Amino acid sequence: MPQAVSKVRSATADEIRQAALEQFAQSGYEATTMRDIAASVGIKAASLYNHFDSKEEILWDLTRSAMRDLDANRDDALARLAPAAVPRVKLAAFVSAHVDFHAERRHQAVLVNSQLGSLSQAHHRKAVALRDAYENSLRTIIDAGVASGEFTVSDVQVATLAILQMGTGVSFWFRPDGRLRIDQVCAEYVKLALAIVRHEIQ
Amino acid sequence: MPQAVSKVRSATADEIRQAALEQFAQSGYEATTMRDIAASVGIKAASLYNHFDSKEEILWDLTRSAMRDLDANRDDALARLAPAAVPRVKLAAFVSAHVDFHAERRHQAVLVNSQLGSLSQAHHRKAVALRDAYENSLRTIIDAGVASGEFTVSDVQVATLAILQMGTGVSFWFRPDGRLRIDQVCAEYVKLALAIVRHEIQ
DNA sequence: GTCTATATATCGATAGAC
DNA sequence: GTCTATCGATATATAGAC
Repeated sequence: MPQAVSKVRSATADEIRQAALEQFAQSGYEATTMRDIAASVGIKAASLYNHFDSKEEILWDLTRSAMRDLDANRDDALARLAPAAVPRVKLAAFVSAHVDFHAERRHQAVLVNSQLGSLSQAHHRKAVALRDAYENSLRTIIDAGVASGEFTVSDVQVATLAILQMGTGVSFWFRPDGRLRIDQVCAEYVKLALAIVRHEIQ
Repeated sequence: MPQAVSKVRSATADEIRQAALEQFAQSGYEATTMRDIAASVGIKAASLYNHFDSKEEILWDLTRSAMRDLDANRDDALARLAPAAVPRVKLAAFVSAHVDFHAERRHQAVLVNSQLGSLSQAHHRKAVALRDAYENSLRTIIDAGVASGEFTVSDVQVATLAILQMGTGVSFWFRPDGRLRIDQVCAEYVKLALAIVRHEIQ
């Protein structure tokens, strides 16, 4: 196995990523300073530039990783299904994975859902393309359910966005010590998604 | 009628509000400078301080107004109903008003949904209280529908947040020149909300 | 109520010693 | 790879002339 090509695979770089992720998600990119990030890691701001070329590069590194993780999370969930799984099963797996990610990895989720506007123009375009592809993968499932007569949806695009956005919202209120466990939250949202596509339950 | 008490009711102050609202919503509070706002109005940054004491005061003014408008928008919609309207009718009116606001006044909506964290601690607390009250007013409607047997909801809190958040999301994608008119979007979301509370349609 | 000028602070980023 | 020192730009906000 070839060694990682970049300096950014050091242990310190990972500490920087973790600190930056938490603060970007909590306070926002613009309100977070390089000095803030450095202090969390226990170094000075100038030392950050031994690991990343700029503040924006840290944001892009985190954003790209988060979106790749989100894709991988969905792919894993769908890959566990039988190849011929019906749309109802695929939709349930997608929504459960989506909600689980937004509850379990809320810093990454919040970053992707509120800090894309701070990226450079070039990076912003790439991020939006990834987001559109993710949205499309859900729409494809709903389309299949409509085509098979399993789902009844008056507007596929609105249903797609509604299901995604209600799940995305979980990252803003879920707390591990709250009333509902993650698996209960996922199960609730699966029910709501199936209701939205008018899948007759039971 | 007594005259408005504050200097902040001048025409220039209103221009400042409009410019700040657009830029805070589009670029974020931290990324927007007083020079940016002033330039939009056609004055210098120092002149802004003849109308507002600080940048944060502008944000709070806009936030408070937006949340009051959101409340008034809901109150107007509910007041138009018969006093004895059933929960289904109240829910439909709430969701329609909620979505209409988030489509029609997207700058205000985006501000309330993404810039509260930039408020001072005292103002942030007040904003969160207003947001909680708004959320509660929807939960009360759903509770009534569950109590009357009209709705079937396995978790009222999750259903409340899901309905609010999918409607809130409209402010991020709706465009006046898009495929769907506002009234069509509202009608779609009313259907989705009724499906979520398992109200049997037709 | 607007302006110019400026105070004061802090930002991202760099230079160079160790 | 870390540090101290600092650069140059820019932030919010104020002072005072007009």
